[in-house]
Amino acid sequence: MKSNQAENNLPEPTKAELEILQVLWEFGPSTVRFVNDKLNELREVNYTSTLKQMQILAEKGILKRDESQMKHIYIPVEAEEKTKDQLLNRFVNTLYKGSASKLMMQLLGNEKTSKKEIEEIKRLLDSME
Amino acid sequence: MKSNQAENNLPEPTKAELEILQVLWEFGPSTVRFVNDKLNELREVNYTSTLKQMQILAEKGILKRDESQMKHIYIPVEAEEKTKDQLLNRFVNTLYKGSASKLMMQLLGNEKTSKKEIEEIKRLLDSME
DNA sequence: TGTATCGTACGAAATTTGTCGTACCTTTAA
DNA sequence: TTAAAGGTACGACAAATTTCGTACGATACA
Repeated sequence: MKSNQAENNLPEPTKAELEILQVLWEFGPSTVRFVNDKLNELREVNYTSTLKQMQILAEKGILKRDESQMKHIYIPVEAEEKTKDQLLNRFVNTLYKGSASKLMMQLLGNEKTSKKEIEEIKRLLDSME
Repeated sequence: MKSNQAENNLPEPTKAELEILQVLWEFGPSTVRFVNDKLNELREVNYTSTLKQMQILAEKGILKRDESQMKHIYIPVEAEEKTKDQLLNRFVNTLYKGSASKLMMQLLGNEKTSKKEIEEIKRLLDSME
């Protein structure tokens, strides 16, 4: 049985794990209680479920934690940018054989991408050089 | 227990399902045997595993099949573009709160995105209006 | 016509992912 | 000094996904 981590060393965050990461990215290092409360604004989750997920994330090395207090504080090991980069790479590789411009075309042809967004992108590119 | 298909009506293709779709997109309508051979160029999979997956895909309505011959021919129901669009939307929504331009920035800042790709993208945008 | 080959059907095991119950420790405050 | 509140640890269960074994029908051809 082969691993499917062809080009990445980091284990891939699962969907539930991503949810947690997003809270930490948005609000910074947090306790399980805080994260769980945030998640429960969207859907019902048991406190211990969130706890378990965060412990798993810590085991995997995706989060680290400060145990100096009883209320452990969890912190993403990698910066938001870096993790998203990896996910994006994986996505481009999987669906577009690694071609960023192909993805772009898809994005631009996508009706859900607004004119405003497209303008924004153009401005971005012009200001790059 | 809630479904997680917030904004999509189509069931989300899983990882193994995507592999199969990619073969069909690349080579057109195919038999299980053909798809399985292709998959085995990458990793070891049992014929009946692939068969089962493709049957499940057919059940879900992602593939349809021509049963007029003994060797059933499987065909994606939706065009490649459309399916990828949905996946892309989901991806942008999940990671970039729906902002295509944020995704772009990430893509452009990504070292794996070559200068050539960036040029390609610019040309694309210029020719758009 | 029988046997080897190649196909589908399908239940069930294996794996991965997600959820939760329960035990138990620490802090707080009456 | 004890009861309540709130924390972590962790095994077990549940659900979703993936893989496979076995049964059995079609076809080919010696």
